[in-house]
Amino acid sequence: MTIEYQFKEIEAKIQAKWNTSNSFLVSEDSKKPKFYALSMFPYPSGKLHMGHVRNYTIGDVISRYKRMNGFNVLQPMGWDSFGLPAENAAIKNNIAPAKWTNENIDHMRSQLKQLGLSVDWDREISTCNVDYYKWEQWLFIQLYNKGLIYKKTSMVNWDPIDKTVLANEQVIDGKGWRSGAEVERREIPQYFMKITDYADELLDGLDDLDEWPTQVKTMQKNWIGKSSGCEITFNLDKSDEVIKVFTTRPDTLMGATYLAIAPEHKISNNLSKNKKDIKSFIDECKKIGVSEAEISTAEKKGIFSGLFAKHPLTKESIPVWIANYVLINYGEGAVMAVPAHDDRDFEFSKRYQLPIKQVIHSVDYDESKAYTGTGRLINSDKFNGLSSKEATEAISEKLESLGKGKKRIQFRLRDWGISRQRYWGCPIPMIYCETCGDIPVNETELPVTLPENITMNNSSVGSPLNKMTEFYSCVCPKCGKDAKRETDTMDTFFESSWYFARYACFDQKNKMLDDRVNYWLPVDYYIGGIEHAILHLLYARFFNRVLSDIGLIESKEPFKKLLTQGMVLKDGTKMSKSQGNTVDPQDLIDRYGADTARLFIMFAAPAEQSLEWSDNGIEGAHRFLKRLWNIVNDHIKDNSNRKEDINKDLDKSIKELNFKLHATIQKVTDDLERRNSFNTVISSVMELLNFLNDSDKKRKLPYSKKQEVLENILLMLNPFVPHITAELWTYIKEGTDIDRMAWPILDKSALVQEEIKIVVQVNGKLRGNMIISSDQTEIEIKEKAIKIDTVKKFINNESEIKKIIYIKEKLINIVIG
RNA sequence: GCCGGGAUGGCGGAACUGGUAGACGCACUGGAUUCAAAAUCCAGCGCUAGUAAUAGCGUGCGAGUUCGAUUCUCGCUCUCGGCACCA
Repeated sequence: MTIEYQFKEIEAKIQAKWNTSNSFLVSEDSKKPKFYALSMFPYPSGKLHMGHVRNYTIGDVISRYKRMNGFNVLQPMGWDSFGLPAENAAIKNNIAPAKWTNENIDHMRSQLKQLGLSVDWDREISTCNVDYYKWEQWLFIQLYNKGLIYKKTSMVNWDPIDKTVLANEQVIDGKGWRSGAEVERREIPQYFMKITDYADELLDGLDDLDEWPTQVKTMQKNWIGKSSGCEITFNLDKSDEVIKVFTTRPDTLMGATYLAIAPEHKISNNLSKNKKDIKSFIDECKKIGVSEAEISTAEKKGIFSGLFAKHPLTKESIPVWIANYVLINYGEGAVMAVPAHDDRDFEFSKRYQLPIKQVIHSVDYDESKAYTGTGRLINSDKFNGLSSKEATEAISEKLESLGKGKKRIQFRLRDWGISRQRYWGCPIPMIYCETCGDIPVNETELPVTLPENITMNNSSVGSPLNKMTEFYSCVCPKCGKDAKRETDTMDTFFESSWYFARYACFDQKNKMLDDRVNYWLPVDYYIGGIEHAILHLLYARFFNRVLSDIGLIESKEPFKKLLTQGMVLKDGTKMSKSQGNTVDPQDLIDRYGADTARLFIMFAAPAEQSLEWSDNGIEGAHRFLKRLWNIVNDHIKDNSNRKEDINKDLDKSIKELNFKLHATIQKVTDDLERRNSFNTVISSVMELLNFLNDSDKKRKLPYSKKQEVLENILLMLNPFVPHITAELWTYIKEGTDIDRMAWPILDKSALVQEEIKIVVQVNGKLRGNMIISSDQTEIEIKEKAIKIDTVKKFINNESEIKKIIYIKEKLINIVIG
């Protein structure tokens, strides 16, 4: 054993050993319980960042811990390798996206291996590989034929100079990021997946996910946004046309003073053909991006349409406005505006001096703002006096009887648009024929391979597929005439929605999935960034259900337990390439080793909270490992002059050490099993090591006792710092392998204490403490407490004592006054 | 704007079920060792007053519930994540 902790040599040696002995390759094994630990796979952006280190270390700690507990653990790794950054890099560096991506993968793979992850690398997958994405094309065709995928038009950001569609991220302050041109909204035909067919299932399924964080379930629930309400039909004056609105508050109908329709509403569109001012208003609205954040933060603006609608109950004419705050995607793309009881309508009414009519009573009603709560109805004719709930019912029924309304459920969730006007993605397997329309590619013709040998540069933005006749010209599978292949590719969320299943059958050449998925799925423990709380996790849940419904997967939900790790922030914001505030973990690994990097990232903050990056503290983690190295080293040297002298004094300190050891095992196990609290695991083990060191200094401990505690410390640290613990293990326990050792076992008898220290408070303030024995009665303890000197001086007279509260084996609070 | 988090010493954080606020670590200060430095080891370290014992104050802000609140309730502020084409 070397005197110094030579992490470089140790880590290389241990990793080589894992590699040659195939330590982490797994297969289905009916004799052991299975455990599928999965970290969200990385996008190969170039090099590892701290978020990756955090994510994969958490996953590896769990995997190693579970392995020590006798599970057959699968921990796979792969690459989410289609996506926009490859195209950006291609344009910037004049390199093909495929080449750029694969080079990044090679580099990042070697970095991940340096971290010492217990990954089954045989199962590595990359989504830009045709062996992977051909199954998406196959699935696309199945779902298209089932009607779960369909085509409709929808809005995109259009850059009029570059003549290309922009991602929301590429729109900066309403302008194209490259051209600087004002971006326009444009409507184009695209493919959609009917996720709304699964809205109820996805909502109800959340109830069964009892190992998911509540906030993630709440976010998903709100995102799906199931609400019951009423669809109300307003007839237009002097026209046969109607405007339908959806409202969750039919009780406020009598306060509706105008209607507001979206700029994209059919009626807005028709009006714009003849009215210049309306056309220019709608054009103005198109300059607001397509994202909901932009729409809802934009100043509320509108224009009177010139139309009036008849209120279905009062028969009054109310004006119809075109307003930029009405979302075309929700409900009917039109709202009945009740300014007195809706914030947005209120703001709009104030701006355009539209009438505000209060119809819900509230004791502290304030005319300067909307009252959005419920209450008794006023100013509502025969509905006066009803509660909001009663009125909702009564008004809905009245409307139904008039044929002007019906109760219905509305979801906020929209169908998932999966078409992308981009090159670096999975080609959508559709063909457009002038005679036959949209026809899926014949399954026997799959895969539709994405040509990889292309060039992208500054002078040719936009998808190169549009210019490649060899790619898009084809014949119609139905009639055989010349036809054009779809050049759009799929949303990259498509790839990440089923990769967890493919790991189980990574080498299956003939099918998308086989029976092995039912051994491994569902994923037992899924770890990934909180930023994926909604989209990725919802799409994956949706996909799992779809795959289940077509008989490919048995389980309904893909992820049994979820841990959403916090972001690694730098300068207070998300580390990202585009912001240029990334920290390269390679420096850490080179200077301190993987174990130090792993230990520090797990120690620095609770896994679920954001971690503001700072270089300080790394030294501390490294120092701890050096200390561990030195203590074990000293212990081994001690072996030669060992002597086991046990006297009475020593007996007591052994008891204390035993207590500390088993209290630590108990806490650490609970932290890992129940609390997902890794930082406290490390601090507990640090405490134990400090305690061992201190008691050994006070009074030399017997060799065997020290050996026992050190072994347990190494075992508990092994999931976090697997290299140094494996190396130390070979010295402390020659001839055995820590990778085959079991997790320490708790001895409850070590936790029994005869004497307990409790604290004494007077009126909730700490005034003293005392030692009690476990067999003392409550009355004895209380009597003893009021006699403590430091306590007595806060009690003038015992008659002042109102009561004494005793919390078992914790504290006494003497209440005076 | 809407949805979901977060806020505790100089810094990262601990306090799990309402019960000793500041574990563990960083930084800093003093000491040992050293020719010297690094490394290592030992000690101290919330704020205010005090030589000290000790006392008072203290968990973003303002209220409330309670014998007792970092923890529960209500109202705010700031901040982070998401908002459907970044992944």
